[in-house]
Amino acid sequence: MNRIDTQLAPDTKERILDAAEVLFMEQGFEATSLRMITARAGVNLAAVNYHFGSKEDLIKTVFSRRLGPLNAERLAMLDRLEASARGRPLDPTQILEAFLSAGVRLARDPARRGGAFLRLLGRAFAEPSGYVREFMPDQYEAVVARYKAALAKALPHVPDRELVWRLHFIFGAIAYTLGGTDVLKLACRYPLEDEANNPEAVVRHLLPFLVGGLTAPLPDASGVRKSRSARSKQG
Amino acid sequence: MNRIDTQLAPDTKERILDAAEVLFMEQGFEATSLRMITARAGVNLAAVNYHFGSKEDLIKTVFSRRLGPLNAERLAMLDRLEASARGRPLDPTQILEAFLSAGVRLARDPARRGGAFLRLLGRAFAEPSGYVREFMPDQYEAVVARYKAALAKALPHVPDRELVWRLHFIFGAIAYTLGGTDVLKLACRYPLEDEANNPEAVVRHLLPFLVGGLTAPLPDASGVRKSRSARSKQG
DNA sequence: GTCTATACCACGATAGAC
DNA sequence: GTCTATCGTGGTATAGAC
Repeated sequence: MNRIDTQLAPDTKERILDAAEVLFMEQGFEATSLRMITARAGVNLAAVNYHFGSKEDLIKTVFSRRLGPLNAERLAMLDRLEASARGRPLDPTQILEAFLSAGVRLARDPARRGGAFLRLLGRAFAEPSGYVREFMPDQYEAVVARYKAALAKALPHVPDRELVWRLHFIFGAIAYTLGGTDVLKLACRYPLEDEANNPEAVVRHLLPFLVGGLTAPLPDASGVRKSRSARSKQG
Repeated sequence: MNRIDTQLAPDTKERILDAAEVLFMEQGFEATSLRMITARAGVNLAAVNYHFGSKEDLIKTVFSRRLGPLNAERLAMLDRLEASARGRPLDPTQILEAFLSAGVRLARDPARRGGAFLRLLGRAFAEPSGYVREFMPDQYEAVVARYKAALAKALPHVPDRELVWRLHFIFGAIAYTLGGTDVLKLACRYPLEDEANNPEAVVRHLLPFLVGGLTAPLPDASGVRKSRSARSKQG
């Protein structure tokens, strides 16, 4: 009856989503059982299957609930930039910063537990076979198309194929870094903790790197030319 | 008795490792059950626990069996380069090419099913909590230290902290790309299949990007300077 | 429509016989 | 070293209460 009631006690579906999100972030997908989720949400085990059909579909819903607004914000950021540019090409730094800044805002929003979600997102890209491959394209297609077009206009000398490659590399670096997988903390033991937990600091370091890669000299068109570095191999 | 016997029919331990590797590559860790592995290997279910202790330890062993030689080759490549340079700094392109080429050789070796293994490796980095975090540092520490030192010498103007950041980004891009996670095939639908399955082609595109990022202008030292792109935020 | 109780089969792990 | 039997827990399916 009372509207406030629905705010204080969200319905079963959303309580499951909230509980699942937190647990997925803390422990990963596989380590989180439906029994943990339903216990935390205070609902019956079978409620997951009733509302979402399966654990996989629950995972998908957890993602799309955050990815929708995040990517919408990314599109809005680009709209704003392009409107103020009035048809002139944008700067690559501007474009990438627009893309990253939406993630930064999410990461800094404690109410949305955004930092943990970005970490989840980073993981999801590396998921072997299954959930992710099915719905990630739908979530990202529009964003990638718009940003790719903006970058193509900003970098007219970069062929389309090469731009796709570099977008690929950029996605990898972003997913690993903003995603907080902390490859270096894994692979070696160099401490960047203080800065690495500060999203703005991450972007400050990441942005010049990405732009440097994006605007790098183009590779040779055919085969690897043994010009300088590969000389010694041939004897 | 006969030595040939042991070659034709490897012992239980190795048959499990071979079967596990293939199945992990095809389906991921969690989707692969011990019962599938032991069935394929033609051994009893309990043999896995007897020889490896647990599924996690089996996964670790599958990795270290390949990572050991791979990283040893990376170190040997760097040794060779530095020997022929006789104390002079190397070129960043040379250094990164040495690192990547070992992976390329592995990927091209059908007998070792290297391509699939690199895909496994890429996934492993994104694994949330568990197996990987424990043994990856040991596997990579020496390699990262040596390559980092070589790059520091090659790029004396890049501060140590910034170099660590850029190594971080480079690892991300490599893991995603050489690992074949195919972010772009996931995130949008741009076809690079023909080239993406050719390791040399991947490196040809990847190398200029990484060097471009590595040698990019340094970020501002303190805070994000609102120089150009972030101007509109502050009004 | 929404929720609950409960049963089902596959999983990883282990103990103990051989 | 290898096997069988068994345990606790996982995701899932369904019958039936509200």
